[in-house]
Amino acid sequence: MQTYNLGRQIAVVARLWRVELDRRLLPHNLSQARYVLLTLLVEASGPLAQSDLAEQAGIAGPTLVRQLDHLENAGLVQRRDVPDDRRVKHVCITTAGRAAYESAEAIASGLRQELTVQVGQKQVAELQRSLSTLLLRLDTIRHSDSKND
Amino acid sequence: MQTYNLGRQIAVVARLWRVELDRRLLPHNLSQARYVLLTLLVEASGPLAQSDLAEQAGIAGPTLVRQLDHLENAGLVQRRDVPDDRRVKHVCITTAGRAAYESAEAIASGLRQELTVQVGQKQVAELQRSLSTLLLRLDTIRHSDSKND
DNA sequence: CCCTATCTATTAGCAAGCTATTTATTAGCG
DNA sequence: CGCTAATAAATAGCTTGCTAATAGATAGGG
Repeated sequence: MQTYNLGRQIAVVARLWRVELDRRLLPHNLSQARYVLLTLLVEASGPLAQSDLAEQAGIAGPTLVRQLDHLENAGLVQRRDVPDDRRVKHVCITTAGRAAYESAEAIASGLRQELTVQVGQKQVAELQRSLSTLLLRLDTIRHSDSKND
Repeated sequence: MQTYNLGRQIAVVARLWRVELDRRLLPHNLSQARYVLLTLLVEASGPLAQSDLAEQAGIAGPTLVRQLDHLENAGLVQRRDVPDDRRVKHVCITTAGRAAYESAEAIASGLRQELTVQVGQKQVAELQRSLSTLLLRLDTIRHSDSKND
C-alpha cells in the first residue's frame, strides 16, 4: 500500500506548480509551456527542427505547432525553411525571445527555490533520480505499446 | 543548478503517466480523472458534498461539475439534494460505480507497480515524502497569494 | 524510374484543467 | 426583521495537453 496515491500525488503537484508559475508569468505575457520552449532554444547548441524541439519538450507535435504560432506571433521565435529538406522547419529564437527568456528564468528559478527550500538539496537530487527512473519506464512502456498495437 | 529542471521533470512524468493510464482505462469508458473521483467516493466514510470532493481531488469546482455530469450520465454516481442546506449536493457512488472502481483500481495499481518496480520501496517512500512537502508549500503559497491580492 | 513507405508539419476536434461570472441559498450583523 | 456577506453549484470561455487525419516531400525497393 506504500505506493498508494503516487500517481495522484505527482499529478496534483505538477498541476499546482504550473498554475502558480503561470500566474507569475502572466504579467510578462508568458506561460510555463512557452517558457520551457524558450529555455530549450536558448540551451540548444544549434537550430532545432520542430520535431526535435517537441521531443525535447516532451510534448506532441500538434501541441508544439500551436505554441510556436503564439511565440512567432509575439516575435520571440522564427520558423525557417531548411533548403536540404523541405519538410523540415528550423526554430530560431530572436533577440526579443532571449530577453523574454531572461525574465521568465528569473521568475521560474525563484519559484523553484521557494518550493524546494524545505526539501533539502540531497532529497531534491534523490527526487530527480527517482523521477528519471519513472520517466525511463514510461518511455519504454509507451514505445513498446505502439509497436504491439 | 541542482534543482534545474525539477518543474519540467515533474510535469512530464505526470503527463506521460496520465496518458498511459487513460489509454488503459479507455476500453472501460473511464479516465484517470474519473477513476480518482471514484476512488475518493469509495474511500469516503460518508457522503461528500461536491466542494469537499473537489478539494480532496485537488481540482477546481467547475472541473468537478463536468466530470460528475459524465459519471452521473454513465450511472456510476448520483447527486442528491441535501434538505438541511439546499445549496449543497451530496455525491453518492452507485453499485455500478463500485464495480467500475474495482476494474479501474486493478488497472491503475498494475501500472503503478510496473512503473515503481525499478525505483524501490524506500525510494518511493522518500519520493512521496518530498512530494508532500512540495504540496504543502504550494498550498501555502497559493493561499497567501489570494489574500494579498 | 516510379510507386509505395515514411517522415514533417499542419489542421480539426476532444479532454480536462483553470478563472470569472451567475444564480440560489444561507449566515450574520445592525 | 432585513440587508449584506459569504457559500455552493453551475455556466461560459480560455489554455494546453492529446489523437486522428491531411498535405507535401523524401527515401528506398522492384
